Amino acid sequence: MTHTAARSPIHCHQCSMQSVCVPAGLTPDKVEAIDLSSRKAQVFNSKATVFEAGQKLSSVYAIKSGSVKCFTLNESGQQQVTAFHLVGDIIGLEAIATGAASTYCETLETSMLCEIKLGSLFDQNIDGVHQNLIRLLSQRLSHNSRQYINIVSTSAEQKVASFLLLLSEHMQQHGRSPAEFKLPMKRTDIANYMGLAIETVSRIFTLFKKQGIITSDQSMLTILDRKKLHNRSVPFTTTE
Amino acid sequence: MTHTAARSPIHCHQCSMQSVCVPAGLTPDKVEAIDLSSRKAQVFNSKATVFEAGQKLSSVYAIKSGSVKCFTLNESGQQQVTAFHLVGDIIGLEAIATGAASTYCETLETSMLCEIKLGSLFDQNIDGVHQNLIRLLSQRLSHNSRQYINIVSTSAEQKVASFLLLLSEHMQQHGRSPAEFKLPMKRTDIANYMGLAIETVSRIFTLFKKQGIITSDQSMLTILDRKKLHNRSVPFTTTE
DNA sequence: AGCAAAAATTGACATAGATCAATGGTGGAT
DNA sequence: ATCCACCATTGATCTATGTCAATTTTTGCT
Repeated sequence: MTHTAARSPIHCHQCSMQSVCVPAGLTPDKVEAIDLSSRKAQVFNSKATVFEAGQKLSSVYAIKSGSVKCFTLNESGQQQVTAFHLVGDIIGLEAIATGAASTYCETLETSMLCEIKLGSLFDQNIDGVHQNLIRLLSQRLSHNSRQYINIVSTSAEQKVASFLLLLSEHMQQHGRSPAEFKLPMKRTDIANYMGLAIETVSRIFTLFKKQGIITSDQSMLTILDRKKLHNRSVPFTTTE
Repeated sequence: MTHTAARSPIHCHQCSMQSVCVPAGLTPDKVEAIDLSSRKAQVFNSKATVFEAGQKLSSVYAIKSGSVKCFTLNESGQQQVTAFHLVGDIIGLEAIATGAASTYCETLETSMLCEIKLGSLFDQNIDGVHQNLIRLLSQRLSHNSRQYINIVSTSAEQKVASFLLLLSEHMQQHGRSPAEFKLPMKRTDIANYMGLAIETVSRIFTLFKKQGIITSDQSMLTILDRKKLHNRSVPFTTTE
């Protein structure tokens, strides 16, 4: 039996990202106890499709590394980005209700995702998986609501500032540096996600650089002046 | 013992809105079996506060009649509307994770809400309550994502058209007329929710009236030409 | 490393929608 | 029924951001 990076089942207790699953109640040994095939780590190349809108889906995916974007397509094939998900996020939650994905989901870079099949987890409430899943979903609702506030009724500058701060917080919450991280998504995607023109996003990045708030080397972003960035963000979403 | 309209416990099997709770897995007799005090119907006057941001909350509320708006406040006391909820919706779902409400929630008109205490329902998975709650939450995520698309990256006209269509669909799904219903929220709230100026919203209503797409008598809205309205809405969110 | 394609930046201009201001309606309280 | 405060409408400007176009930078491939 040969193991490729993309295929070999990685045991949960060996997984460096246990913290991804544990909040979901997907405690490694319990998952293992139910069904050895219920979770599978997989490497996806950049721009790989994780799932498509309308596709039957009875799994969720934990992002162990990398990032994805979710989007819908209209008749003329234009994308509308609905979400970005980074390390530590669990994707596919919107599909639980219907059993079918409501968006396309594509990796933004080489990423490792762990597929978690819901079947047996859904039927029996092993070790509080249900409660944890409920909490996870509820958390996501809060998070989305906050994102919503970032988007609506604010200037382009506030949108971009809030977006960067939210990414930064996410990084911190997942043990990464909040001041320096990779922006895996293109300007186009950011612009699309926030309902702005790409040129506007670009100009705001330039502005923030001129003001000494951020710098960027390729896709690495450095937040130089968190306070200033915060001053330029949306007032409702303040955590700090 | 005296019973006031606002206080008298209404038994679930007498409730005309069973359909509100049943999708949440909150099957009347099962709820009853666990804890007689776990659900309580209450009448709220217009503009009454259901809960406040930050408030400890371990219940959800089913809207049996009426409507509410959820909003956050910034330092200077300005509102940002994050959601409207109508008959048949369940509110307070975002609070499950943290046990505290993340928004203010206020009735838009006289409304009857049924408080459902989660305590015992959360601990034991009676008759699939957990699974149903998970489905409900997942559904809400999908719905929000669709709302998001309505707001982002579209013209004011598309936003308003989509907003009206979504309300209309909701009414249909809850056995009301999709062509004629009450708009319980003020123009200001609609504008705030969608990130538009109130004047813009007003102008678009006027435009739609001139084009024979809608009429309105006070707060009653009539959709005269659904097809036209749909043509003016956001292409991504098409259900019809 | 070098080249081609994709992405980002920058500038000039156009416009949708915000803002300001005045007027007209509606509904709740007395 | 009347009044007053709130809400909606309409018109006249102004401005933030979109659009178009040209250039530079980055990225990925051979």
